Amino acid sequence: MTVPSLASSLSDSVTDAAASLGLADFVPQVRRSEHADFQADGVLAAARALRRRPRDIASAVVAALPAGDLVAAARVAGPGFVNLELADRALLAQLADRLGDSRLGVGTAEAGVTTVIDYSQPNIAKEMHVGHLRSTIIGDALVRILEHLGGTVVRRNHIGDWGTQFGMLIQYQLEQPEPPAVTDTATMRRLAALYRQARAAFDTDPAFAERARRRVVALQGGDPATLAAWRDIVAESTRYFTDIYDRLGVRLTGADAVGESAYNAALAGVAGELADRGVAAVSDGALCVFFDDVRGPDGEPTPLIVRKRDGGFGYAATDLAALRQRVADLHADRLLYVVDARQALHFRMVFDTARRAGWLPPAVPAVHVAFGTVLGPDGRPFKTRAGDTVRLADLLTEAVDRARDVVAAKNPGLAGAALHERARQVGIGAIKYADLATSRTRDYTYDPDRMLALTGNTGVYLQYAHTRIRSILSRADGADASVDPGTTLEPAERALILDLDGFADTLTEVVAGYEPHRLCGYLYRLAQTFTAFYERCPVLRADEPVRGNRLALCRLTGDTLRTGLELLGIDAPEQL
RNA sequence: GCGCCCGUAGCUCAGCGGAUAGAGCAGGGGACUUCUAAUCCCAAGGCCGCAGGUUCGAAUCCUGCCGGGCGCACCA
Repeated sequence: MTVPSLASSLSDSVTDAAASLGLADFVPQVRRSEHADFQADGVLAAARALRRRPRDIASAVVAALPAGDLVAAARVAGPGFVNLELADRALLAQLADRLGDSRLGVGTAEAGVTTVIDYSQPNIAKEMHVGHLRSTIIGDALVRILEHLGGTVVRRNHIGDWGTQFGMLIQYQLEQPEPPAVTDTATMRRLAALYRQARAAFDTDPAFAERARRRVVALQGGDPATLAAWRDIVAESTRYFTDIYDRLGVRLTGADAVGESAYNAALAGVAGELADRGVAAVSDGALCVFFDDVRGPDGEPTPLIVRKRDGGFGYAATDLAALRQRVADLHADRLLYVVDARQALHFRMVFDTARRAGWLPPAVPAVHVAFGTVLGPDGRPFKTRAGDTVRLADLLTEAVDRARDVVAAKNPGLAGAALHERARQVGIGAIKYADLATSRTRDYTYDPDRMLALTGNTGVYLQYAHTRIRSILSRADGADASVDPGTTLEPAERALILDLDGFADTLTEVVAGYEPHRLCGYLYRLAQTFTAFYERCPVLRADEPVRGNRLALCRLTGDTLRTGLELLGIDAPEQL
């Protein structure tokens, strides 16, 4: 059952007070304050319109606040701020309410909403790199959060499994057969090496380039032997991706992978409809969509090219076909694309084209959830085509290895499979948290030391806070964490309840901007607040009823941290 | 040339209309017979790129500069 946050209840109270005074234009903004539990802002803005003194209005609002158990004290401060102190009893009641709900009182705002989210998007026969990592991790977190809020989420892994590069790849493989590798990782390395060699041959050997081009025609024409070779390559790569996703603990499966090739049959129809509706027109032999404000360096309009001069289809056509299918067949109420920010113009053109074509109704938002480019140590973007990237598989291995060293040092009793599992949870958690914790639009420099750090504002800090709580609760030996609302709260306890109460509102903010880093910030703050409580307020040694209340605080904090971490895709083990 | 993103502590980043701008890391000083020190406390560290504007109030919104990154016709 949904538990309204204290902030929203206060907002209602202040709004009611303002309404009773006839201040209809006054929209209070209630937020946490360093001067009180909460402050209500907006009086100063309203004062001017009403031609009244701000402090007078604030005083009137304070006087008109509905009588109830919530507010213990309200006073005017500064030029016209309203400071609000809540009653301990109300805070404890809120704690009990959240604790009494299996979902911690979080509502289901996404119920009935279908989101189709496109993320990860690795390329067949290429190693995944840190850019794919970002898309995968951010996308996975958004999926989990939307689903937690009751939404229906359709995951789409738009794999790069089609295109002219497969001609050279297949041709090269046929000409230079190699024995199949034993493991998936080794297979992937073989394929990636094959890709680089094929590329080199294509660029330097005109005869090979010609054979490769003919192979593309054979592939597109459905030649059985060529198709079989293509399927083998796709299958090998897919096994590698699945292995990575399993190690990451990401909820992407083969069923979510709908590659570019899946839309081949629809491309001609897409082009035809665009032409029929006058959205696209032939220019210089290519079927193009033009935009008033998109021009190149020469001042000439830059089109979205749906069909190339040679009759082939580019990725614009594929994206349009996929979009149309997601709205028409999957009944998407919202489309998300977790893709590198460099694709911004492309998505703008695709969305605009789809709107014009009528495939994307006004009520269906399409959002490019852009993330910053991952830069190398030299400040340059990581190259994907040169093959000069950090292998994702190696990064994961290193993260787990480092975590294992730290875990083993701190917890010498751990060994074998248990140690490995703990190391995996910590190491993968470190990578995910590092990627999720900063705002996604910003570019960042790839730095394994920072990404894999295990001190400070990191995933392990949150995991550690969680284990301390679990330790207390297990030592409490099943004692009842029942809330006695009649006690007086310590400052550290009040701060903790106030932070805990912000969980649901934080999730709302995350969805509003598709910004998982806000959840990271919230959880880190919560863990810090808990640690302050932990330092100052003994739990097990306290007397009843304080002991029970503190156990309740521990329980709700632990549940909130665990839930929050899970929504980020990070495990919250019982012990480190 | 046009467009998008970004300039906040030495470094990496939060904060995106509210009161005195916050964390982490690095560096300095402290705290483990205690519910796990993967932690905590203290001190130090800032023309919030620059200049105008809007506002009672701007790191936050608008405009213009400066600096950096990225993108802009048949690769994805």
